[in-house]
Amino acid sequence: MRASKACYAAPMSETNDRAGEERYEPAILEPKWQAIWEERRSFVATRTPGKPKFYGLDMFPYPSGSGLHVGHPEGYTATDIVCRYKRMRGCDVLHPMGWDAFGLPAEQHAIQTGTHPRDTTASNIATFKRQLKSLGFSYDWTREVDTTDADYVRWTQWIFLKLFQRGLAFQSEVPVNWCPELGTVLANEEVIDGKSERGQHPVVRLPLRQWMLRITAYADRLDAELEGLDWPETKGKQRHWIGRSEGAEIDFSIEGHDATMTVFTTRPDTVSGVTYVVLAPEHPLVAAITTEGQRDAVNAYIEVTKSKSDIERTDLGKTKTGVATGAFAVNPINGDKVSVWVGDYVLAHYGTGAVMAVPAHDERDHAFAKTYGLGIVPVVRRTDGKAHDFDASAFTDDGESTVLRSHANVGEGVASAEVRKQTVAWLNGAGKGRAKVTYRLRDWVFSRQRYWGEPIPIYFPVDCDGDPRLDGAEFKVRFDKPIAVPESELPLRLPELEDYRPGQDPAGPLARARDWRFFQQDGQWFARETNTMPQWAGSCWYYLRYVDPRNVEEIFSQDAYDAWMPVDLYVGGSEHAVLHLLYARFWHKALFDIGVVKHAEPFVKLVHQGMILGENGEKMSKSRGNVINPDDVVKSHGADSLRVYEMFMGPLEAVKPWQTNGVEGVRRFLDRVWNLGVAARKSTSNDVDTETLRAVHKTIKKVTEDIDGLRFNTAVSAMMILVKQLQALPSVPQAAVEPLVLLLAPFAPHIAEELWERFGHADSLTCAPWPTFDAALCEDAEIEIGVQVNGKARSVLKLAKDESQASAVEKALEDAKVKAHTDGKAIVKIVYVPGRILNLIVK
RNA sequence: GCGAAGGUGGCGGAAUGGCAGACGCACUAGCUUGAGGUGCUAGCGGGGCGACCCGUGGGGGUUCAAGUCCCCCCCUUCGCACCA
Repeated sequence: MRASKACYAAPMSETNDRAGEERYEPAILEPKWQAIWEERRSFVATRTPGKPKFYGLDMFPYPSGSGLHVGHPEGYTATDIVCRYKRMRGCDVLHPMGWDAFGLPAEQHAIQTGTHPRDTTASNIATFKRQLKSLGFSYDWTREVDTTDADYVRWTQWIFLKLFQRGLAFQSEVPVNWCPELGTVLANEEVIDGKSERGQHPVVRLPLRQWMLRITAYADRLDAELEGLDWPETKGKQRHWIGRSEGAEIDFSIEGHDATMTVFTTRPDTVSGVTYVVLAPEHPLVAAITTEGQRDAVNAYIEVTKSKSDIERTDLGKTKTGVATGAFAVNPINGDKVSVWVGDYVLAHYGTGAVMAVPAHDERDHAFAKTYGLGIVPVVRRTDGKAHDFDASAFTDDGESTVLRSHANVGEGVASAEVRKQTVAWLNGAGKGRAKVTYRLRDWVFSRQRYWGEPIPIYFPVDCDGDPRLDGAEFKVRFDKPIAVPESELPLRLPELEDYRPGQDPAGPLARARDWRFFQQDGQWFARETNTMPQWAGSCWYYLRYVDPRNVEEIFSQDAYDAWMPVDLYVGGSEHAVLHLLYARFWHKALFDIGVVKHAEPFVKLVHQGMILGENGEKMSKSRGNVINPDDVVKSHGADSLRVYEMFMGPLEAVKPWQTNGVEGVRRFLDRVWNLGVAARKSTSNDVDTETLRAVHKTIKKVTEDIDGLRFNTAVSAMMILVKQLQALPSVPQAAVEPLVLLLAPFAPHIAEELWERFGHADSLTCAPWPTFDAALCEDAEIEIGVQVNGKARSVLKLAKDESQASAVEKALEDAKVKAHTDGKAIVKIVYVPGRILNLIVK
């Protein structure tokens, strides 16, 4: 009878450990193998000359207080499978893990409880680590990094200094959402109707001194060098975010002023259709050119604008507002005088903060012109000769020129692209314009008024009489004279604080650590920067530190870099598609420019795992009460079941709901594998019949190809099919089960190791050679092919792979079901694709 | 509005242009079991007693043959949203 039956039913009286011997008990064997791997240092990454390398990277987690959720192991299992597979294929593998441990929650917890963020972080890390280890991931834990660790912070600060020295880190006054009540700067999303999302406290837009990183200097390369990366749709998102846009800057002189306003446009072909121009409310020219008569109206408008958040200002649904300055500008292409307006639909931070308005060919200008009764002058017509109703809407597509009043002397009927070229050439010659590429990407605000982050390694001279640390001392920090902390003094550590609250001062909590902040040198007082770095800083380069994490001399050795970089596979959530992945690429390129790294791009292949939803199809969250805790799954069914289930749920990239019954199904599958192993050891014969051998080879082929393509769901399915087939054998040969165990090993490493050991192998299978398949055995000599009559499936025939058409048709016509549809009719056409289909067309 | 990915049984999902629904879950029946929320066997898209007919969001088209390719439309999810 069934092997499974024997194993459950028949007690082996001579074993005193019957359960352990005969039953699949993940709770026993999973910890056993985890201990063995650790003891044998199975996953410590080392390089052997001549062997290929593989760097499989997970996005390291923020160790939150709530521990791991089932979303984490999804991506982690995927990379672990590939890494284990690569080891079996003879690669040296680097598969590290660490902690993105700076961040707000630990600081908030500190404010509420007084617990030092370091303590909170340490205990959260301990929990995460225990949970990750219980899942049997093949991480090289000797390379663990923690972004809050002083040895790590040292190099984060070191990179900052490199950026500072190259002018890529600088200070700037930028308007931010400052909430005095909360004592911090808020992100735009955190501000609703001018009040803080949490607590409803008033928020003001106020210019604050901030550290900025000049990511815009890399805009072109960040855009261009996406080409060639094996990344998903993320490339498009980054391109959009960078927002490269080709156009021209055009100068409009202001009548009666010795000033010009420069606009950026992508449509220089429409300059002759300009009927007014608009400045952003923040534009410096506004005050200078506004006429007396309009001054009050303009000032009032600017005041209203200031109180609006970015989100309100950019709400597309609202009608566009603006007010005339009373001034006039001269259109350089035809000398027309057009009115100058102020309108908040013009963004101060994009282009030049000023636009030329062509209502005939731009929807926004059209809407504005309709509101204020401004002119609409068409200068582009459709190429198909059809008329366009310019009163109703703008015509924004390219077309061909109408008769233009243009000094550039562009003719009629010229294609828009050509008009652009000629216009820019003329403007250029006249010194009134130039071709220009603009990017939407803005420089990166890099400072936070927080405690739990990397201190920025900069200090400033202080003007003061006496000791600035004393209560009530008067002093002035010379922010205009930033000085880099010497590399030899890194890491610059955080001071101990009793109170982590931000306080009223935009300088942040570190400003209260006066003994830390101020120091004296040669009689001169200095003050340290009291802003800290944002959480992104540590994650910008952690993948580099993994190659040489304990190096105290350098950020990493060149040998270590050469051994492992670049990252071959990077898996993580798509929520990091733009920010983290763009920031990291930026740092990498900056490091590339100073010769620290040798590749222009760090991550060769990128994959985003899809979110796992709760059983009700909603996002998992405590408030929805649909959270699945991986610890519970490990306890009830084991880590292997969890791993295999998460891979079996569907394509890695897909969003998919959790089904507890599904885990049970996978558990049954592993039970069957176990039973096969037990049956194989009892089997008297080790002969594998041809049919079984074919099945084994087909499965090897399928699983191998599916792992290479990251199609883990269908790989699991293939193994299930093989198990079913092996189960049906009267006697299960070990020679057929062993390849299955090897195929299963990357997915369910614990059960695989246990069976492997029981099969008598002394060495762990972590480096056992991956099974190979014989292509000839993967193809059946006889294949069932569908037989259609007039395109409708009527029957199935077993034919030789290369059966001749004549023979195939002859056999088909003998088939009763086919006959029923062909009798008495003439065959007018035969479509025969050997091994695939036979289609008889009859009349 | 723009961009991307999708729409296949009761559910998760499979299908180089070639028998739609692999594999798993749930469900049904039978066997096993002292019992079972176990194990095994069989069935399981819809309609029809049946031969058959209809079925991959909707509508057209290409083809001997379409879930798959082309055109139009609808819907869902996720990004981005006045970027001149």
